[in-house]
Amino acid sequence: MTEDSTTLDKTYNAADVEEALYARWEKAGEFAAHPESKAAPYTIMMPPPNVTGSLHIGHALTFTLQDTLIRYNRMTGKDALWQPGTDHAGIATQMVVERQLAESKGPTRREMGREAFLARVWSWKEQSGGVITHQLRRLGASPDWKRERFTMDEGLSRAVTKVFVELFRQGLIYRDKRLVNWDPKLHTAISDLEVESRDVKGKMWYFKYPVDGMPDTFITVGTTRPETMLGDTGVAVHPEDERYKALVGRCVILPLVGRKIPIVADDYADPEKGSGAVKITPAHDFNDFGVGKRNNLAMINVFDRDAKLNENAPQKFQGLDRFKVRDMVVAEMEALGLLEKIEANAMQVPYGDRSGVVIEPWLTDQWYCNAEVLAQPCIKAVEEGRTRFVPKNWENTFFEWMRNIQPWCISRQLWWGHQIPAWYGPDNHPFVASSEDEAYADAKKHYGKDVELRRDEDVLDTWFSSALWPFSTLGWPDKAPELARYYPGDVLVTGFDIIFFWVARMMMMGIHFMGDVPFRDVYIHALVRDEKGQKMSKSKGNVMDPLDLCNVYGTDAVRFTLTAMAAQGRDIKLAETRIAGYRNFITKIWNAARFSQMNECVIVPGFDPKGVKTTLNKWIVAKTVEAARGVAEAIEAYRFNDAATVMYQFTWNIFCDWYLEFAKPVFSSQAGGSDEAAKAETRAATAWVIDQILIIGQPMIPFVTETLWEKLAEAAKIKRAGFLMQQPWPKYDIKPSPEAEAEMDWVVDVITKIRSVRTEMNVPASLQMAATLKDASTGAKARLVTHNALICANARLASLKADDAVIANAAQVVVGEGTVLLPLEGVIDLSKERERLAKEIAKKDADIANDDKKLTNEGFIAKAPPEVVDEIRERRAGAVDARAKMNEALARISA
RNA sequence: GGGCGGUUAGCUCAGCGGUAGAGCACACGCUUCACACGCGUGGGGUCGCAGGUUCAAUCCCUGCACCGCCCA
Repeated sequence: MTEDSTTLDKTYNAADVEEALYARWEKAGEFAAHPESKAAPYTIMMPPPNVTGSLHIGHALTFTLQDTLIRYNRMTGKDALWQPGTDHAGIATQMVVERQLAESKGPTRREMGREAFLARVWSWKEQSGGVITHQLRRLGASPDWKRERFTMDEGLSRAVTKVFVELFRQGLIYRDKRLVNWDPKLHTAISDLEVESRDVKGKMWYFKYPVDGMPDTFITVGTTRPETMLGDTGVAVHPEDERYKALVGRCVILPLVGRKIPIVADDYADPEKGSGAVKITPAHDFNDFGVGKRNNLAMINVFDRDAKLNENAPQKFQGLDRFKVRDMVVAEMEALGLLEKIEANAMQVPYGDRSGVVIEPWLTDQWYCNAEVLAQPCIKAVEEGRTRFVPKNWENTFFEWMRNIQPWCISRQLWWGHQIPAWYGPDNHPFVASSEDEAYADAKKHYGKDVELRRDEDVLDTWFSSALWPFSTLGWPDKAPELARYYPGDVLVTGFDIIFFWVARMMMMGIHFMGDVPFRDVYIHALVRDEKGQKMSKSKGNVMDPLDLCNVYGTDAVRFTLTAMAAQGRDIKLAETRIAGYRNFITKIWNAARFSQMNECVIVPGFDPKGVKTTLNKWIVAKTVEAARGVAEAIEAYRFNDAATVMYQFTWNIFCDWYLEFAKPVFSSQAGGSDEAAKAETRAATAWVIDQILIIGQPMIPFVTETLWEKLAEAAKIKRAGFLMQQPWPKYDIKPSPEAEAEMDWVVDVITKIRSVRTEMNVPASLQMAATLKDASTGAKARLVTHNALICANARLASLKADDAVIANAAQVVVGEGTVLLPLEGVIDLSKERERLAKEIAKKDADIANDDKKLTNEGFIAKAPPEVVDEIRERRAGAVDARAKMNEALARISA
């Protein structure tokens, strides 16, 4: 189509360039950090996605923002390290592989045995582990891939062992028997954070327990979980409850079981609720556990790991599922006449966030981390501002959780993960050590002889290893130079949903082992929802695949949309129309470049924007400087939406809509004279501004900008010094130009007003008339001369000359310092023009009255800042002047 | 129950003490020599409700209503 192979096509085709361009960046080492350099470091630790996961829209948001920060800081001359990697994601990954085994009717993991199963998981990791990192590349993310880490890498695993051993020796990790959240499907303990409570319409059953030694006397207890009664070891009443005072100290006979259990007084019983008496099952309820401990009640565990009834329950229930037993217990109690009533009861039921089954509080031995101790210096660090949350309100959420933190259960009954470095002797005495040899040595010392040791089968919570991410990836515990250089990081970018899971724990481990916070800023971004504000989920069918969107609209459009919508403190409701809108913006940039190319706007080596002569060019240079500064300030303040807005408005609404339109008459002017100099300068300035747009846009929209950077140079036969992404962020030594701005504002105002009147008076677009400027001030006359071609071209006039003569059939446009008369013989309807002017005058009247209200208010004059008063006085004067001109204009056409 | 956030144009959202903004959508007009993924012009808002502070409130304070999220 094009005559010249270097001429740009009409539209930008993202799909044609993105992958190849990315590969070239990566191959050229553009993403690499340079620990040997003298530049100040800038570090972002990438939150490691699940190794077997795939990219969702939330990833697209978080990685776009991080990439924008990294690319921007790289351009400002910092030695930027964006540390990438993936997480082994213990439960999630193990579940996937187990599901595969089940689907292929293969052996279960227990049938396979630990070694074979782990080999299987590793091979799955090898096979699918590259998916997400490949997808990150499609998104344009620019981390230092050569430094990619995996949480189960040798080095990172060593870090895990060292941390575990040290914390154990410091007494901050310990083994304890207490209730855990047990997942009966996955057969593992999970932490509080992995439990989600769901609202459920349940029931409250009221059972009558016969009091021992008092025939026909019963005590009624309410329960939402009848099956747990088989493990009851007490009944609690409030110490002040008169109804039951006499019964405290006696026992009840537990129906169906026959066990004699005591009635105890405990504050936990709420006299206002139900009967005021509660059954106590210490082995299966977190509250009851506390009551049981306080009152020395027995702890009877009646469930097995599948949450089926075990040998501690009466024989007929053994081996049956908890929910089956629930029905049986209720039926039997009813048959015995011990079921008093059933009420509907709204309640919350705990579910495992991975398995989706009801979680069972279960009494087991687990490893715990004393989070309370580790949390204290983190709280202090945030209080003192050594780590800063952006937006700040998340600090409250952080404090709230950290100040009420519970022991962190860190052991998981899984195989995929870091196996706990603990070995047990014959008497179950634990030996925690860095290696098996060390454990054996310790054991020999302890027992005075060689003994057989058994390694703890369990692995650590996935978040235990990710908590070390900010330093384990840098080489810790070895003394790597990177540690000193890149720790602490500058900012951590993440969603609020993992403040507790991850942010808080990185702070605990970072402060404890590195002696300093792991990052200075924590930028918490929004969650991406669908356009109706609903969470995206596969079951709802409303997920948007970021890569599909990239394929349709181009990666830059997707990135720019997410950036533009990333306002602080608000969730993002993403509508596809927005992406299409920003795709159009990308095309607009493309076409601006195409226009400049067609008009032979070529970068002039040594072009100095400070030295431009024409008002037009002074103006656009000043505007460009302003835009670049605006983008930089916004990115540095994490106001990504502002950065996008500045970029968008400058490029489209200033550069394309006005400057390029103004440049057209300059480019098409006849050869010869001073015009030739102006033409050359405008060409050079246009090329320069486009370059600046590419530079400041690069962090947000790297593909189209880099592509244009190359293509423009190629067409102009210019050699660029390297990729756009390594260009220095511009530092202009250019002052604002208020005179040029005022002058161009006037030109814009004149054009806009003439266009407006033309449309309102239904003047055909093709009609070009010879207009005059009546009562023009000296300044206006000068401007008219300078910008005559621009005004005529853009307002579609044949000519515009200063002339005080009255024209009979004219539309009259009041502008600053004059009135434009548009002769419209045969086109204009004078009555309509009178109406129009009257309306404008009325508008001015209203404005002036509004200002007068203020200016006649003594309080306002006395108390408002003088500059505000002056501003309103000036505004009023301007309006009065304009109104006078309008009145004159109206008088001229009123017979 | 506790905490946090939201309520601004038809939709999605900025703004957060000095006469209300954007994108999309809508209406009208444009084959204006980069772009119809475009150009121009326009309509559309008592800034959730009620009080208070202030010369001045969409913006600050109090209360209420509704919506959402987190934690019990």
